[in-house]
Amino acid sequence: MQIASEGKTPKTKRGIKTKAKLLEAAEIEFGSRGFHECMIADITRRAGVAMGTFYIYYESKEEIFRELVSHMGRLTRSYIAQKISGIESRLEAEKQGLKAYIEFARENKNLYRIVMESQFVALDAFKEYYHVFANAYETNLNSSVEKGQIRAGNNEIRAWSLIGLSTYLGLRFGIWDEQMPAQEVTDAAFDFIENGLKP
Amino acid sequence: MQIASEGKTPKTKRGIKTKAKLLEAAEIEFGSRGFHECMIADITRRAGVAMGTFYIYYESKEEIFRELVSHMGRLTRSYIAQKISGIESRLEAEKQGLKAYIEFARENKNLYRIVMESQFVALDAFKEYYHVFANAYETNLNSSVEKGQIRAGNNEIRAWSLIGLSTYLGLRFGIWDEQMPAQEVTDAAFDFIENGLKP
DNA sequence: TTCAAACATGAAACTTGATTCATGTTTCAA
DNA sequence: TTGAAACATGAATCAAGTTTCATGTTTGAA
Repeated sequence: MQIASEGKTPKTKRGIKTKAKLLEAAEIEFGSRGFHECMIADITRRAGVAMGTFYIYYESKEEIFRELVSHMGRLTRSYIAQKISGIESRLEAEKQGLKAYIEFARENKNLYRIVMESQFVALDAFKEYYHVFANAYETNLNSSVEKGQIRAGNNEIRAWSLIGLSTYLGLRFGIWDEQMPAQEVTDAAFDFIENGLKP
Repeated sequence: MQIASEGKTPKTKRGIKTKAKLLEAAEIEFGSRGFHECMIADITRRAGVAMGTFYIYYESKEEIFRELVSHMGRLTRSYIAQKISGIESRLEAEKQGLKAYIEFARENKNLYRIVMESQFVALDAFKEYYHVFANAYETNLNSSVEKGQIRAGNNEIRAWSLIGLSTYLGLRFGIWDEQMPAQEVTDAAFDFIENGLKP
């Protein structure tokens, strides 16, 4: 049985609403100022509840942070899945997936930062996040090889390479500087991913 | 004029030695337990000096952390430069550089973690670190294109792609799990970097 | 309608650590 | 050799910030 979410599950409508307000407030506060710079009081203030209320739903500051990381994983996967659904060619799916990832980073800077910071706040959540991605990638690459859509190769290495590449392009061209259109970044990156550097 | 290092510069032999002991202790403490989990008392205890001594050489906990980030940049660059010096072919240099990077990550887990964490402790130091790398990469790629050693393309995107790829392979196969030999990681990654995914 | 379980409050208790400072000790150029 | 600048000490200070708790209020199933 999979646990749907961390923290105590509310029993009433009011409780559900309050927990949701806390999660949303935490996303904004952690996302904009970081885990250590933000205090519980900031979260409860933004959520419009008292400090004690926080501890009805979460055991600690770290617990709500972890929930946000899983949340980010689910959101990212469903956003990308929706963008590439129905695409037959794996290379084309990869390309649209990368574009979606960069767009997603731009539109969700808060959550993006939370995932990155989880490496230092909740390492297991961070590893979980990336391993889920890597496994999915690897599976897709394997089946594409079988279909003859891409060359055979070490797909685990390829998966982690693509993850690193996407993450840093997202950081550099999605978060730090949005001058270059997502399409241009994607096209250039894809030329590299498809053909490599060789003349 | 370039400032050689942060913090107050010691005037005597004893001072120089003490500052060095502090920096080394900080590398171990920050590197193994993280910026926020480690306290000044841990650093001074390991260095074998009193707490007050720390503030003779550094204005704050953050300042010594920043010095460690620059330090890591210099070390990494010189390690890689030494490993690829004399290699004529850019593709081969790139390959040896990647291998050196993964080896370096394995041998310097502390410093590797410090650089990663700087994204959340000293963002400007983090950006500086990666921009220096990216610029060097881009310059190398440009000159290789001119020599006809690699295809023309957007070398800024390629540079950041290669950085992301190296970083995540270093994390996954250098830090988290060392089962796979660096040579094997490098070979597989290089097949991808040279030829891409296309059949 | 009722009332036990849920939910909400926020001031105060507690921890945790960075930084300071008043007081010595050591170095080294002159 | 000497004394002013450097260096070293560590207990005390001080500022955060998380978590608790004693005391109400609200909800919703029976």
